[in-house]
Amino acid sequence: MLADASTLLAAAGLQPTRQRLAIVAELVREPNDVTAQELHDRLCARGPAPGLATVYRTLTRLEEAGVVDALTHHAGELCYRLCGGDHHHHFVCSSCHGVVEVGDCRLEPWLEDLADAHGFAVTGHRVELEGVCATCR
Amino acid sequence: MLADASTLLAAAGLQPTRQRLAIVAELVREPNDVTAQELHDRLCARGPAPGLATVYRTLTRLEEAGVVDALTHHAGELCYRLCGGDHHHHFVCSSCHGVVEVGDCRLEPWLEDLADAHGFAVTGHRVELEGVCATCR
DNA sequence: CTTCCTGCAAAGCATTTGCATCCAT
DNA sequence: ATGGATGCAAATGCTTTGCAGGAAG
Repeated sequence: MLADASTLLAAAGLQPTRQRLAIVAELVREPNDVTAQELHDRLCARGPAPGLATVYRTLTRLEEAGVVDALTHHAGELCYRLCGGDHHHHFVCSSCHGVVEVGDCRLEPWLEDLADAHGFAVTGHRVELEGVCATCR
Repeated sequence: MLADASTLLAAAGLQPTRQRLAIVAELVREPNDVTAQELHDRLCARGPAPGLATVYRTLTRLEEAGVVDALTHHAGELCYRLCGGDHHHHFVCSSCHGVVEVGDCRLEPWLEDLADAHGFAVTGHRVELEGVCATCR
């Protein structure tokens, strides 16, 4: 179940301005990750849009609040996506660049073994899978 | 056992110029990952150094050849480090920023299940573990 | 009113590239 | 000699910031 834009802004402690509502609404509607620039482009395509700087500022605030995730698939740019809170990883298709979420993460047992073997405390992990998706094969 | 600079350059199919030798020698001497700029700074501190552009060009070539790994812990910059050729992943300490290589990757069975379930062909994967290392705890 | 937000343009960084020169083979 | 390598500076691309005008509580 997806939260609506104003709820998400409230959760982040941000004023629900017209621009921010548009930005978050676009995020809600976007299944894949987007860069700030892509998000801005989509907003422009819909009509009068917030400025690019506002998009950046808003995404930064949302990330600080834990409402969105910032991912670094490609060096040199950040990808954002609403973060549902549930643990998952991403499969990126090298042909169409689509992103598929993959739940069912089976790393935990491995991580526990690692912690034991190397003596470090693992607090998080990120997995990126690369390949070709069903429609592109 | 660490290979020496000229061996590594030969492995990457690059001419062993004075500049490249200096760059790789610095990498050999560096246990943690470094950005191109940090590497350049260290070279400068040692005396006459290759230009920054050369450092970038060399690291890019070395990465293509699989001699170094490029990591994206921080957004907006790449970190490089010499890497053994065997399959492994990285654990990054959030306190000292040290990097530990972790072999013993147990993702394969999971990946096969995923391929079956979603119909995509997984050609590669990358795992980054975050946490606190043994000495920093 | 007072504080926070926005837009625009300029500034900042990390990285890449163009081009003339230089070195290794 | 000849193709690849280097240096420098300019260009690029993403992101951040300064500042003056505007909207929200």
